Amino acid sequence: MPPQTRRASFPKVVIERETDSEESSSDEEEEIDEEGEAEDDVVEDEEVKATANDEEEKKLVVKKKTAITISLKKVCKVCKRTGHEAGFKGATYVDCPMKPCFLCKLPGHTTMTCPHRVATEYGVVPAPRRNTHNSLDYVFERQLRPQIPKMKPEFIIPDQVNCAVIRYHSRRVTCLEFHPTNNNILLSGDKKGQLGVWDFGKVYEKTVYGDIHDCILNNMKLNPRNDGTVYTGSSDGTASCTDLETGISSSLMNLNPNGWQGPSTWRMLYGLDINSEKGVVLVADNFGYLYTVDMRSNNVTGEPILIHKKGSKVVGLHCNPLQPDLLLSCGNDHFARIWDMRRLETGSSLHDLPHKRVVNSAYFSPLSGSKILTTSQDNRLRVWDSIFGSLDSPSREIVHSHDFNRHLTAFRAEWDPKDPSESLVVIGRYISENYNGTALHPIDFIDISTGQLVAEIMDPNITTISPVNKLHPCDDILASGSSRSLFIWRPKEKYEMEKPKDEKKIVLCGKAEKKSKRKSGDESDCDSDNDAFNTKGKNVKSKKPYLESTSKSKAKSSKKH
DNA sequence: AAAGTATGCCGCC
DNA sequence: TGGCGGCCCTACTT
Repeated sequence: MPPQTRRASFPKVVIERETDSEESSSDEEEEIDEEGEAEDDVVEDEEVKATANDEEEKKLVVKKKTAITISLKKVCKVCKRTGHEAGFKGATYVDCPMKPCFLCKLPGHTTMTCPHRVATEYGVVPAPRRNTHNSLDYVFERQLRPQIPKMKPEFIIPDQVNCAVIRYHSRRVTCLEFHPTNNNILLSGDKKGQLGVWDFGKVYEKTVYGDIHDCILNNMKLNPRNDGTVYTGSSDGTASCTDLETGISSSLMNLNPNGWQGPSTWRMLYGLDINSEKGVVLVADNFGYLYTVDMRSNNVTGEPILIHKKGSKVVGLHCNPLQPDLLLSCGNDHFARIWDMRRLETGSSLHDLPHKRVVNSAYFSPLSGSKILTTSQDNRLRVWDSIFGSLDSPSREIVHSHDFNRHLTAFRAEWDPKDPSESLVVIGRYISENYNGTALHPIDFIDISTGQLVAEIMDPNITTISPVNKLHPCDDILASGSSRSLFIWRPKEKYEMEKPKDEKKIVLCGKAEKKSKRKSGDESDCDSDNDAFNTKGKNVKSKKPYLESTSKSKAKSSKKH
């Protein structure tokens, strides 16, 4: 058998060329070269075939005959077909037409022409003026209705960035909480397990506690009995109670006392809420279990209870604000569940609310506790108008873009705790909009009684997605977490006078410094932050703080093509 | 400046 | 039913 060259033993290579190519001349030269080589391969292949006699060689030939096709035609990155291409055209994303609509998940159209994108209220039946009442509902109505104004007030939307900390955290923000009594304190958790305490009234007064948790801080809640402490739950499997002044924390529980034994046994804490009437902190893990911690002893009481599908993550817990016996949970088993705290047993849920995909969050309404709002990965917000009425199906499903692939904190629709009608909700949007030539991801305010988009807010400086949002309990303030940064939004008209005159309202950080059990935030601290930023050298100018002057250049530079 | 990667769920077999 | 490959608009860093 004659010695074979390396090339001859290589399968036939076919290079397809785009006939209507608009490539430059140099590109075409390259293509011609490659094609020439490909033709050589074909010739040598045939020579080998001619000399192939025995079985083995024939098999070899069959193998060699399997052509590898290298296509130089432009191909859609989603479906790999030619003739179209998914991706950004300027600042507008063009969907692959071969796939169902990325927004509503139905086939036949793309996001661009999706009726739900054109109008968020599309297909939503507004809340009836009167619900069909049962006797329980009447009791509720009689007790609460006098406190609820008849007229729906006009919504006040915080739509302008008032102050911010850029790159405050060293990893993406996972949760936000306003301090209930100290109006200017915002707490933030991140993927690294760090806890930020930011006084956005003084802007530079910010602390990061770095050694409370080892990884993702999934949820936190301030202690209503002692608002100087916060409870946190983490993927490191521990729950902690931390003093906000000192950063000193005490561990409530550790689900992995024997350390790392592999991913199948490592327990993580996700859902967390406080039931102050009962004096307990409730936490839930990634295996479907609920744990109860006594707030006085800081000890776990009773046995863990399986409340979602075994082995599935319980991502959210919420105690009813008015009825201490009612608990709402949601998880990766595609369910939200209502429980009676007095009868917490596996399978004893009062109601199971099904979803098509993972439920990112489930909340009772903040004032009456009688409505339920859920955010599911199937790109739908679901609303149940009354927990005393029928819960067989949601009162409304509102299509909204918050289904994401990976790498982002899960979107959660959050109630406006100040809205007496309990209908205003805020949630970040995943898909971008072409905003004056820049792809931006707005934060949406939605009236969940009608499905209407009340407002979409954005800032040309914020080109990243803002999945974490929280509305202030008493002021017209929105806090949003986007990647590693925090933003405070206020209503434009209300605060037009005090537009950020001084750049100090925007604090730039480098990588968030590790600070532990130490309160910082004095002048030296802010200096060090600026230093950290300045070490970035050339970036200083382009990322110079704020707002109008630098916004356009930065927005353009981040535009995708 | 292109390539790498952290990362979570879904669906397939 | 479990393990594994594979993802449609990320946000960085090297």
